[in-house]
Amino acid sequence: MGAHRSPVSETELEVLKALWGHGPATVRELAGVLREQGREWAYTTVQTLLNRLQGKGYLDADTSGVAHVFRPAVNRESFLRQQLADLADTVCGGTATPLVMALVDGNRLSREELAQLRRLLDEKTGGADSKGQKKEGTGQ
Amino acid sequence: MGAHRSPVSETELEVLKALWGHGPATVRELAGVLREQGREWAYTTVQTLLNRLQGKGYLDADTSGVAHVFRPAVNRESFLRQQLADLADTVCGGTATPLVMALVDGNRLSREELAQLRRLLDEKTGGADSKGQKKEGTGQ
DNA sequence: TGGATTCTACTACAAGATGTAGTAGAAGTC
DNA sequence: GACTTCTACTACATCTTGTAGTAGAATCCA
Repeated sequence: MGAHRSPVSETELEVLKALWGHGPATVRELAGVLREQGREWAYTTVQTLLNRLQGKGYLDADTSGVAHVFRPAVNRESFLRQQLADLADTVCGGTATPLVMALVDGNRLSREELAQLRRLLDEKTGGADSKGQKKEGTGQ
Repeated sequence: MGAHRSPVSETELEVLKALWGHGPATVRELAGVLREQGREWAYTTVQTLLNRLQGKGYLDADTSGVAHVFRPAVNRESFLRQQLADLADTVCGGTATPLVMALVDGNRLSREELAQLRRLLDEKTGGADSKGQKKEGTGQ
């Protein structure tokens, strides 16, 4: 578990986010998207960033055509989970509880979000506390 | 508001954790603690790490005596909150909900932890939904 | 078919972060 | 006054990051 990918730098994350938002894209397409967001990077800069991300395992590339098409190998949720697992590992020895507690207890959630969380919790625990249907998820 | 401190490197984090675990300590003391944990660092290495941590704002130092006594300026919880806020900012545009959802939905919590979370939630929302005496936390 | 365009693969390179100390000189100890 | 301890500085190789440039293969258009 925790086949940790290398960390993503800030610029790399921007590219990754652009890909999440736009879907699979070539270097040129993505450069365009980024340009619209105010990132006036040279074509080759975007290319480098994409290659690095791929090297780190965050992207897959379809190289069958001339222009390679890059696609996220992790979606935002897995990415988040990975980062959280990282945090849990490095700071809390692997336990996730402190993280949730910190989030909930830190007043980061609105009343509505708390309600939503409660609903999710209800689902998870199957109503109130019954049903041991907890599949031991070892998500990648 | 995220008065963001510089990032902590891996070795720095080890030192910080040692301090959390041991409490205020001088360079020599901490070097001892770390040595017991298998970190055979030179005295001055520990010193450098402590100074860097202090420079980054994670430590306070009592310099009144000859040997400075270092103490965490942030406890594990604040540190965690800061890291989580960071994650929320960089990945989710500042919202924390996705993080909680990822944690809860990612099956990272045991049944017991879920129960604990529910209790915390009950506290937060004051039973079920009443009692508006919860300071509408907009806290960072 | 040959020039223009586009792409990828490599290479570059300065600045800053990291890991890991060494040394000089002040202070305190016996 | 010789040792021991500490802090302040300095050092320095490696890696990471940001930001491209170039050469040469492929493709397209007239």
